Amino acid sequence: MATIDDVAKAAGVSTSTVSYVLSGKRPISAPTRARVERAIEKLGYRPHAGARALASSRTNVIALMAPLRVGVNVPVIMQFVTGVVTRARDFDHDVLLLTQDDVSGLDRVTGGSMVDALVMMDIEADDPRVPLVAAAKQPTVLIGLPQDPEGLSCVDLDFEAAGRVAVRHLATSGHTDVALIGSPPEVLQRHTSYAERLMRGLRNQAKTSGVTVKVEACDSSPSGAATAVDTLLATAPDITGIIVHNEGALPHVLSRLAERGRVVGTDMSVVAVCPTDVALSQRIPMTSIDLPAEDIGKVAVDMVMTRLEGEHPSETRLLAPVLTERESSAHGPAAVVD
Amino acid sequence: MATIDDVAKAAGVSTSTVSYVLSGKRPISAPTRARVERAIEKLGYRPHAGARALASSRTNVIALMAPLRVGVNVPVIMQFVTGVVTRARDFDHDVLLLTQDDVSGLDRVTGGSMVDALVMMDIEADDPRVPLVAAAKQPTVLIGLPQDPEGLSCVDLDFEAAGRVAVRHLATSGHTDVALIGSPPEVLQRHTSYAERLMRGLRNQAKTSGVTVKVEACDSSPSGAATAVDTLLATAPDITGIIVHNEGALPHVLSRLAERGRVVGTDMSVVAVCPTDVALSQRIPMTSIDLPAEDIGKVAVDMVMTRLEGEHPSETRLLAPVLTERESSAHGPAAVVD
DNA sequence: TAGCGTTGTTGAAACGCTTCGACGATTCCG
DNA sequence: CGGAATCGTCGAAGCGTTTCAACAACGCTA
Repeated sequence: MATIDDVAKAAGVSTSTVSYVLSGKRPISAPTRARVERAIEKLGYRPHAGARALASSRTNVIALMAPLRVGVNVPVIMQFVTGVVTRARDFDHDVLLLTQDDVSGLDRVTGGSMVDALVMMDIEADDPRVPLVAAAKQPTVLIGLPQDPEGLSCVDLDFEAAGRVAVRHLATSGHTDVALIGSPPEVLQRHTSYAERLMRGLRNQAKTSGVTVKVEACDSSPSGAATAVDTLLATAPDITGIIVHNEGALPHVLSRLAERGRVVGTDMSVVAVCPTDVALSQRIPMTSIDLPAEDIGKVAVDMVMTRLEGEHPSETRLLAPVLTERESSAHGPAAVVD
Repeated sequence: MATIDDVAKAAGVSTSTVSYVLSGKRPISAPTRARVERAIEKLGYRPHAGARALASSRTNVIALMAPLRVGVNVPVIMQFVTGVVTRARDFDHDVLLLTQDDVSGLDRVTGGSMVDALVMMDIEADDPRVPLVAAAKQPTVLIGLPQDPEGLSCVDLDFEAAGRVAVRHLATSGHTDVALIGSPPEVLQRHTSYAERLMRGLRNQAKTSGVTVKVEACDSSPSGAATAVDTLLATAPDITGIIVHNEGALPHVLSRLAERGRVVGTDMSVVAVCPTDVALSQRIPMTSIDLPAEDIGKVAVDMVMTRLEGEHPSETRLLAPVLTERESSAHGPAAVVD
């Protein structure tokens, strides 16, 4: 492999000049620049990442810690990852992928200066990783909201607002008894904050709008979904609106409702909280509050980069929920029909 | 951050001794080792990855190029990724994630010596990336089979054998007319080799077993699946066995069959080619040929590591298909019932 | 015309690690 | 008991960049 010295020699300039051509940190005259660039081209020169990292203390790599266990949210996770990776490339950075359970990896990549910054997904209310990365010298952005961010930046969908929007949508179209089919029990037990935030919004708005709301945890399996639907139908037969916040269970919930003779979009309104493409690939197009996973990933990277260049303070950004009406929701019993 | 020199000073030894303690490349006496380790511990020392890479020309990072576009195989891709990442950790390596379309990334990470080796997924028959990585100094393992591997190692499920196994299973249980519901048309147009290999096996075995086989491409959407099923039922009404090789379409195919009054597992046998967890999360447990995505990812890493340590020749490994009978397949019309 | 600020370029000192050759101290063998 | 092989440790030379201080050449201003 050609080195920067080879390039310098070929272009008839000093090593540092080549470096400055590459980095743009000092003015270089047009002819010199041209000679250097031609030499680079001719030799097929690529700066050695390790040498660069050593000299500049910058790796141009960010770490992304993602929950890779197979399970529930796979497509959603994928979208986060896609957002992070593509946006990172816009900033000329690459992404080192860490698995959620590789907690020691945090130490490894930060302590070993393998990365310039971190993005961590799927943050729990009391996440043990937060203090770890808070102590690192690299800036970190959390996707999700821990109880105590310890000075780290956070980004997420505003689930509390999403809960409110969902209930308000159902309430204003005449539903008086609604339910939430939510995350699997283990997610709730982990105190993943988004589930709790959604419920808070839900309940507050229910009070405000004067509707009842019943909450049912739900396993993502077909049988889990069936159980949840059956329980709901049995214990709260007056329900005419369901909010589903569980991508995995969504198709099975719809199947079960059909099996139980409920026509979604007619005598049962369903609002999903999920990515748009998931909402659209159900048996009927779902009214949904978009979970803009890819965007959130991109915003996370934007925030990381901001912190990387200058001493900006940490911030928390909650993206406003957007509800799109499609065919799965309709007027409820109390609707004023004109 | 503490450096190796700090550790050496604290332990009262030379720098190189510390290095040898860390790498184990030279014998170190027990007491010396102990002193060094204590110093490392006390100072919280972590070797600087860049410096290490520079001096040793080893990064302990491998690149993984994965198709991150949202779409069909998301869960499968995820399993590949999981397999690669976890197995890489077993070898003390981290994973740099590249997106499929970031072709220039190949040059960047190889030329810049950011990684020791590459793993590339979703290889097409005539993949433009293959010559690129074949020219790189880092070893590469392909997940999938290009027409010309150009000296690279490959690993994949033996789809040709899978085709044979699937047909043989149906044939021996008395089915005489079977069909394949396969990948989306765009996948076929890309000449993704697995689709073609599956079909080859299918057709050969059909000839051998004396059964007819009809092939239908299939979009992964609900409507795509419905169309495929309808076409099949219309143009080949005698079919009693279907092989589905399309994770995304599978649930919709089953739904449509149900809507069309076919009882899967009774008057229609269905064999899926997909990961086991997908087979199990359908409306009924599917007879399936496992697509062991995570295993394939692990094997890919094993092969990478083999090539990294010594001059082993390149190899191609095709994993033998395993068919597991569950509730979606049964005896066909020609079965000899005793 | 002396002095000054620009502009463009250079040389050399880091950056933190690995590894090779060397060397004193032991142990081994005949 | 002398020489050879082995063991454990060290010093120093890289690895390929970035970046800082310095400086030559130039046009300006006063």
